[in-house]
Amino acid sequence: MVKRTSFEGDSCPIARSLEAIGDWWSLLIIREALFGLRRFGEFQSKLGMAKNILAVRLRALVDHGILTTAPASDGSAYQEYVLTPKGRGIFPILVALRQWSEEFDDRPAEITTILVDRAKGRPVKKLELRAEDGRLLSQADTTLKPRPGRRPRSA
Amino acid sequence: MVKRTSFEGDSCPIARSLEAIGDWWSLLIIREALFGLRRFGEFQSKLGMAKNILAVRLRALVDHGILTTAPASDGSAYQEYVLTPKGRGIFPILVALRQWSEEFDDRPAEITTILVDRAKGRPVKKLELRAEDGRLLSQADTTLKPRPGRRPRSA
DNA sequence: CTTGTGTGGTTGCATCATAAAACCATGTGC
DNA sequence: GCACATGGTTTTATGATGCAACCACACAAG
Repeated sequence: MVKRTSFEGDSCPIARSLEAIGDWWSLLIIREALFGLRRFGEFQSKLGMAKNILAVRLRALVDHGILTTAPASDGSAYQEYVLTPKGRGIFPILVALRQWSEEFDDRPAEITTILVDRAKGRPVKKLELRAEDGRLLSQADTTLKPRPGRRPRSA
Repeated sequence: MVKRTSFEGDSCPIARSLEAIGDWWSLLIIREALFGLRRFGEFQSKLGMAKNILAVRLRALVDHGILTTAPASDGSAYQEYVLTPKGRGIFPILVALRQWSEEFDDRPAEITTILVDRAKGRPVKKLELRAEDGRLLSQADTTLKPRPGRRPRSA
């Protein structure tokens, strides 16, 4: 097979998430959906992408349980695409991508928006990874461990 | 052009980061690099990917300033690929992807590792997004604002 | 009811990216 | 110098992407 190497059976959770949202358009579709876009035409005109690709992506996102098709909402007989909880759970990934760009992009001047706390209108802080006891962790403070609860039995 | 739509000039920071690391393999290469892999052959055997693709990806990551080629390290005359600060800054993105899989994957039993705090060996907490004053923020508590400091002048 | 228009797609190609395998250029051990 | 490992490049086949054209349906006007 010459296929695009599926990570579906991979044990690495990063590979598993890439399987669902690891392509060029999916994250941008989800980004727009978090902004409130719901209709096929809205996505198509906002993102400027080919309609066939959009159709394929939307179907894939629905299959992965990230979007759901809702029958209507404003009377018109067309359907809409709305995020599931699983889809809304992608928000931190988008924030992480955004903050990485903000911090390391070569031409930061081209970034035209900032993510702010709605109540105060002030920029948000960087994502924080903490230990159970609240200590702030960097990559060097972490390790991977095998998951407990794996049954060593053969049957 | 029918090319793979570059997001290089896009003003959205998410699109800009996808431009650099938005493909199937790059994030997995970086994941292994964070684990300490450095050599071409190490990446190739660990990830099981075609060597030509790996060569293209490594070059692209070097071009984007995510990896650097270091002349040597253990005496052998071959070169190594090491993460730059920009590359190490991708860590939160990987954590976000991992936590999303852990929370929403359909077959969580297939995930075999957990990310733990090295000092205590206990699982880390979920990534937290906070306001300047420390309030924990969810997606609904945030908004995008136009970036200040944009010069409205024509010259 | 027929015509027109907008929405929401599908179908055909042309082109690009990806994958596997073969090949090659160097370095390294003996 | 010879065999072998390392680190790639080239070749070729196939899947993915992109654009444009086409189609189906809803809805509204004439």
